[in-house]
Parts: sequence; structure tokens; C-alpha cells
Amino acid sequence: MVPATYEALRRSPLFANLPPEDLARIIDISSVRHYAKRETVFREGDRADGFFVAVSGSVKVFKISEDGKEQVLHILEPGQSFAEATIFEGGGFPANAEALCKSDLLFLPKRPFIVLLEKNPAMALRVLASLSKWLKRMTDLVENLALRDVEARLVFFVAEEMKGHGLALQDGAVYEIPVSKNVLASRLGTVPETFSRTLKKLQEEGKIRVRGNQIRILKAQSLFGALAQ
Amino acid sequence: MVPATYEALRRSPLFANLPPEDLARIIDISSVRHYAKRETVFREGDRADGFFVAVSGSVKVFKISEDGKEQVLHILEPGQSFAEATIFEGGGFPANAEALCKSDLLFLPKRPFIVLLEKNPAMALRVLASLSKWLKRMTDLVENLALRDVEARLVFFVAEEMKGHGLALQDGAVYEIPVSKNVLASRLGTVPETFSRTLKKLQEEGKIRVRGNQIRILKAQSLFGALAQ
DNA sequence: GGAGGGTCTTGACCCCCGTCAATTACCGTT
DNA sequence: AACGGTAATTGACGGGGGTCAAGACCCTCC
Repeated sequence: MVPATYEALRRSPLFANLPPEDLARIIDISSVRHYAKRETVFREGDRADGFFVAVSGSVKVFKISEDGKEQVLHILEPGQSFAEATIFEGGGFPANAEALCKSDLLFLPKRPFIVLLEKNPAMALRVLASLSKWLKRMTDLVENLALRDVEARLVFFVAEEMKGHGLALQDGAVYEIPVSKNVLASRLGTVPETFSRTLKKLQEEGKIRVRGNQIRILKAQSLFGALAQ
Repeated sequence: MVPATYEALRRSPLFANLPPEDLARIIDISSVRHYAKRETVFREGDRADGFFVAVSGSVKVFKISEDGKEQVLHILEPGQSFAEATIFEGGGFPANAEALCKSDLLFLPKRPFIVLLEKNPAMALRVLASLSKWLKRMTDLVENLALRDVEARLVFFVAEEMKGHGLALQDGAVYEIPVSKNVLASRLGTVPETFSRTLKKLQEEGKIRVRGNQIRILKAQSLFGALAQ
């Protein structure tokens, strides 16, 4: 058992604070998979015979249209599980996943995991909570795509990310974009050009300061004021 | 026990083919609620202390922005459960729900239901499957909003609905819009004007024929050809 | 240091579709 | 049959943001 894997499980909402014997069972049925930058984890339509927990690196989950346009659904960081939902349906993966950099993922095969859930209602409830959270995220994404313009989507995203990493939404705070601006643009449902212009506009209005991948918040009030918090 | 309620449970994927004693327990903890046309079922942010199963009528679940723009997420028909996810998180409802016509809904309170799940792993797995399906639907919605134009979204929606009701996607088949075109437009992420123009365009191209709420498929090949099926 | 490739930025153009406004059609009520 | 209210349609117009093309900026690797 690799320590990093063990740590990833402990950090994962799905498995944190699990009794040691349960954790051991999870580790029993799982296996680590290594991916190089740009390597495909799965493709839409592939038979889904398990799900993943990110151990290290980062992964994008995305849809792609016939003409090649991408919409990033999620950007995954260590500790997060993904594609859990696929194991409870017959079909294949509903989206694509690709490593953004060298990454290690824990693979949890479908059958053994479901057997485990049948004997362990508490863990089933955790998976229910996890799926609920994914559903909430997707609802937010739809809301953003359908009801807000690119600027508002960008602001909302940064706010959520900062909250998720324990950063206060106040003047002087710095958010570091964890992926290429390219990928972030696609996550926001736009293209690099528009994304770039939007950052520039916010900077010219004195609300933020951009340095490479660092975004420094200068006017938190005026930036985040419109959000429900 | 009202027969219609019993029937709704039997038709619901969540509870279909359940042993009579389990069904009895569900009925024990649930209660029927009646809603008039346009009546609010819940509002975004309301404390979520249970979820619903549609018995009769129809309900829209939607997001709304500060400036009043609506995005319909789901249109619910008898037998479908909704808002299950909310009971596994602390927060409130992440969207609004409103009856589109006189409707009866079964309300399942959170606590007793979760207790039931803890004792009944098989039912927990059904809820997992249900959440997975919702997640798939939301993924499709994102894909449509982000990657397809209004015409393609309309075609995709009609195809899914027809498949869901057991209708073949072939020339001569008729799909009946089950709600006002207004609501459907919002479900497709557009406005009534654009929706109307899109229908008109498809009709002028000879691909469909529109009569009130009936859409007759005239050129299934050319309409649905681009879909993955 | 220079070459080359990927990422990011900037400018010019324009198209899909949302907005506004005005009819028209379609109800259920009296 | 008349009518008020909602829903649906049609036309004119404009803007947010996507597309295309060209540079600018960084990397890594000879």
C-alpha cells in the first residue's frame, strides 16, 4: 500500500473517518493507475466498470461536440472521487476524462464496490451525499451557462473555488488558477479569447490584478456583491 | 390510502416492484399534498426536509436569476420522484418548483426516509440509481446549452422524450408537447420567440409539421441523423 | 543563444439569438 | 356572441461573444 494512496483516501469525503477495517476493504478492491499528461482516462461511451479517486495530479472531465468544441464539466483535484454515478447505471461514461498533468488515480471496480455498499449502509449514505453534491454542482453550472454572462460566471467560479480552499473573499486575497487558462475558459463555457478579454476588463476596472495565473482581489465588494454568498 | 397514490408509487422507478411490506413503510411515512396551478411547491433556499413523488399533474423545477430570467431544469410527470438529492445535504433546495396545473404530490420526509435506507440497502441502491439518472440528465442539459444551438437542442429534446414514451423516431410519428410552449422554450434555454421561429424553420424545411401542440415527424433521417441515438 | 512549439493576448468582423413591440390566435367566462 | 387574459407568432433591431488571424510571450530543447 502506497502512503500517498492511503492519504488520498483519508482526504476523500467518500472515505474520510472510515473505520480502519472498512478502509482496508476499499484498498483491497482498488488499484492505482498512472496517467501521463494529456492521456485519456476514459472516453464518452466507454463501458463504465468502475469509478476513480484522484490521488495526485489533476484531471478534466468534459463533453465534446462533433465539431470539436469542448465543455469542461469538472476539474478534479487530489482527494476527489468522480464517475461514481456511472456504476449505478447500465450505460457507459457520459463524458470524457483526460489527465491535465502526470496523475495517479485510484480505480474502484463496480461489482466489488456495490457488494460492499450492500453490506454497509453508512457508506451507501456517503455515496448518496457525494452524488448529491455533484448534482448541486451541475445545477450551478446550468444556472451559470443559462442565466449569467461570462463575467458573472468567472466571478462565481473564483468565489466558489476560494471558499472551497478556505480563502476569505476580501481585498488582497489571491486566487491562483490551478490549470491553464485555456481549460478554465472551457470550464466557464467560453473560449480563451473571451476569457482573456474578461480578465482584462475586470483589471481595467480596478477590481482585480492579474499576474500570470495569480488573481489578486482588489475590490471584493464590487466583485462579489451580486452573489448570494 | 388513496389508490392513485398507490399506483404512483408502483409506477415510480424508486419504488416499483418493492415487496408489499416495504411499500407499506413508505406509505406510512409519506403524505399527499395538493397544489393548484401556478402554486409554489418550494423555493430555492427553503429548508429541504423531504422530497417528492409526482402522483398527478405536472411540475416544473427551475432556476431564476435576479432579473427574472428562468431556466427550467426538469418537467416532472406522474411517477417521477424529485429533489431526492436535497435530503442528503445540509442546505436548502437548490432550485424552485411550481405546479404547472392542478397536481398531487407525495411528500417523503427526510429523517424517516433516511432511517429506512439505513435498514434497507436495496432501496439505497435504487436511490443511488435515481440520482445517477438525474446526474446524467443534467450532464445532457449542460452539453446542450454549451455545445448546441437552439435547433439542435429542440431536436435532441424531442428525441429523448419520444424514446422515453416508447415512440419510434420515424416518419409519421407524432410527439405532443405536454406543457405550454412557453415552458418548453425555457427548458431548452431560450425564449418563446426563438422557439417559435425554430419550429417554423423546421416546418418550412419540411422536416416536421406543427399543429397546436402536436409535432409530426416528416423527415426522421434528416432530423435525427446527427444524434448519437 | 536561437529555434520552435504551446499558451495567451489583441484586434476586426459578424452571426445567433435575445429584446422590444405589435398582432394574432386561443382559450374559459359571462 | 362578446370579451378579457394568456399564449403564440411575427418583424425589426442590437449586442454579447464566437471566429479568424496575427502577434506576443514563455517555455523547453538543441
